[in-house]
Amino acid sequence: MHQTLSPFDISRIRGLAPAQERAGAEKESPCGACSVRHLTFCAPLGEEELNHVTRIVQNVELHPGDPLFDEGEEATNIYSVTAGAMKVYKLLPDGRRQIIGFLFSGDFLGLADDEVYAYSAEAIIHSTLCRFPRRKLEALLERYPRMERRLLGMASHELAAAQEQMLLLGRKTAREKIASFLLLLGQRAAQRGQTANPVSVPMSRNDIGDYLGLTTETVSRTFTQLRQGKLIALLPAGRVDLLDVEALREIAEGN
Amino acid sequence: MHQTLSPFDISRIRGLAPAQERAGAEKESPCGACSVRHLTFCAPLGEEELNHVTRIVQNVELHPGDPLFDEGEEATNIYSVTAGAMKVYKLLPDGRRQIIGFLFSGDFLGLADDEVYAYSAEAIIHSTLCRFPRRKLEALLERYPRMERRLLGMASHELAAAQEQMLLLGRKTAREKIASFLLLLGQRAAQRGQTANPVSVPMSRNDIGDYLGLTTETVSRTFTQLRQGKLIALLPAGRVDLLDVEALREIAEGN
DNA sequence: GCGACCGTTTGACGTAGGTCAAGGCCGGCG
DNA sequence: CGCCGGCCTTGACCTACGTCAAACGGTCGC
Repeated sequence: MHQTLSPFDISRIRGLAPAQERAGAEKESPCGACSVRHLTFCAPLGEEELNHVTRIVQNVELHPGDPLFDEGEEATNIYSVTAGAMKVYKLLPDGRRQIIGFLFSGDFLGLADDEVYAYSAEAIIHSTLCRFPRRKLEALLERYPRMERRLLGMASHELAAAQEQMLLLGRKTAREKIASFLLLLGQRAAQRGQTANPVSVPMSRNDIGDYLGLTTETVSRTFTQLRQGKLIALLPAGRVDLLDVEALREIAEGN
Repeated sequence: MHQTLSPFDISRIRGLAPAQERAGAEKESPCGACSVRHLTFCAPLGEEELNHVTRIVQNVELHPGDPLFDEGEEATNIYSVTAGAMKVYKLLPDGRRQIIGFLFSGDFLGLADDEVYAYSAEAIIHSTLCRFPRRKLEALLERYPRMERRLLGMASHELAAAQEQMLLLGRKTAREKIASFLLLLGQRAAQRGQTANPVSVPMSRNDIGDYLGLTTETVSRTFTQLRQGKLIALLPAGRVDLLDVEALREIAEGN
């Protein structure tokens, strides 16, 4: 089930690493403080409170294909991605897989309304995360209720994204799905301060398929179809040049 | 775009009304207090606080096909369904529709992370709702931060449901989708204290299709296929008897 | 530097579910 | 009371996408 390290992914890591290391270096701590600051963005804490929060976090480092946790496991931690890319997915007993989302630096995962994780999480490329023990986080929430507002905002945001994805999965064609996906990746990269146009696509065709409700082959075929239509260009190291963003947007919206 | 009152729906309203009127009568207020109590369930407020919250709510009454709000409209209110059934959906420009969810008494809608609603909402059957002006609710959250935990819990719960729905939309067959849907309706009815086995299905085949990423025809065909396999029986007034829940569960999980 | 492995691409073909069209059913209204 | 307009059902047919299979190409280990 676990993907082994692939040459293709390695090349992508090299391609991505500089920008992300730089992003990480701008924060003074290797891990905690930046995530904590992120978590409390909308509700700045005092210095003492910040230290209190920072103290409970730990670093996690994952290589491509490494699992972080599995669906059904006891949800003991919440994580924040500080660098790299993760995928979270659900499985059916016969192995069919639906990727629920891809996570990049700044994203959180592990928020469960139950006592167990509702999905599995795995690294796509070399990634570092920040671990918050759930128990301790809950105690902190009790103490600093403003953090709850921040979590609520993140959950609402994720919910809206999930609803948009439902529209995609239920009602869009393969072509529309791929166009939407590429634009989404670009948009999210821009939010992270990365380059949005030659967009970095670090995940495999298979992963893309499992995210969009398609097969590897259909994803591949649709990419070549868009390439032949001069809408995109496939660059080395898993980058995709969006040659005609406006046309892609038209396609993505179903026109 | 708005559905007009259909005879079929009328019959269902009559079927549903008694139970729901009773449920409403158990609370002392026609509207506010029960919703407020619901909202603060995990963080009980004192009498004075409760009154404070109750004061800001208003009743809304909708008939089948009545819109509550549209996607893109300024999100000025948050609602709680006190009786009836609503559908919330997103549209593509060409009219393709994805129903994001069905809401029953006790459910909330209108939580938007943006300033505008991310979806449209419409009544399926005669429904009553409780309106919370968003501005005032935000002021209350500032004052009673425990309510935020409740909202966070609801958002997390919805998120988990949305993720389950993504798995359904992306990876399940028509048969599996319908089986999952019927079981879900039953489960949700049970949570509301209604009968879970002859489950009430107040929405049209078309709505079910738009919820499951299918067409009316496929929904209909799949129902008859399940009926012929003695897994369900179609009762009058839009009720469905789940004759073999265990088999349905097997199908829903993809076995 | 060569072979093997994986992911990707491409092709030929199959099928689940969509489309189009025609009846059937039922409640409401004239 | 009988027509009318929804929705639902069923049938015949079509197609987008899945399946199966083969070839390709980059990377890494040897």
